[in-house]
Amino acid sequence: MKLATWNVNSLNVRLPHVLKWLQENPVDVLCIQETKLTDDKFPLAAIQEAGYHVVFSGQKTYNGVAILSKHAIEDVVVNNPHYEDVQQRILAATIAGMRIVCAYVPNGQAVGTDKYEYKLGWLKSFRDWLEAEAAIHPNLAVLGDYNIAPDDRDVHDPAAWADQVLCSVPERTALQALFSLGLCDSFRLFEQADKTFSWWDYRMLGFQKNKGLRIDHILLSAPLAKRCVSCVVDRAPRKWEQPSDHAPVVATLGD
DNA sequence: ATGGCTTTTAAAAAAAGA
Repeated sequence: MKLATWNVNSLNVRLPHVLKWLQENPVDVLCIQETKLTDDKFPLAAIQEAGYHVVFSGQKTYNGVAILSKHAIEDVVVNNPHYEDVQQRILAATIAGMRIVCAYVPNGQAVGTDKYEYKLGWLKSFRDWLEAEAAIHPNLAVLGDYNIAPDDRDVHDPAAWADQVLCSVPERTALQALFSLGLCDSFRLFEQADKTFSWWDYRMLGFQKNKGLRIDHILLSAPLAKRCVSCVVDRAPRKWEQPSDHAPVVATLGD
């Protein structure tokens, strides 16, 4: 069982990449963020032709999430029921005996801005909702773009990023609060190469110089973590022409 | 020190991302 997450930065532009990647990596579940498509524009037929069920929740220009699955998708929930949000950032569904949450955590723009406060408030409510989800669903996987680098190992230049958005203490504390629900960062269950990142700035040859951050994560509840045998970042699509600035992250679970 | 790119909206320039 393979679970993946990928911020595609416009599914309109990246659909060919998604289809190509799925052909090469036929994962069971792929959570997508930043579709930037209203639901009437969602490329449903192309994804179904690729052999995937799909649910999606989008909006114009910004945000938008989708869950693609080789298995039936049931009990779909759009957004955090305890947080009113016009921004489409969360989908939850039951797939193959697992509760799958696809999340696009707000970026936060810069420490001290309104968007940063929105991010922290959003994360607080997200935590409270996930606590309830975890109580109901022992097999819980929360995949997405968290827009938080868990610690300095996940940052190409920790000094430059210190206390900046994506790395600030309140954000990291909010992420730890998710871990404290019993959800573990599956990437850190395994030996990993130093300077493994999931996002690189388009500017300044960020990818070529590996100036990146690890901000896309797959969090697993204990029963799923026990089954997890690997978690890797697939850098390959970041090298394709006109790539997303994020790379997919893939967790593999045994039986 | 700054911005350096990409996408969207919408018709030139600006916001947003991270």
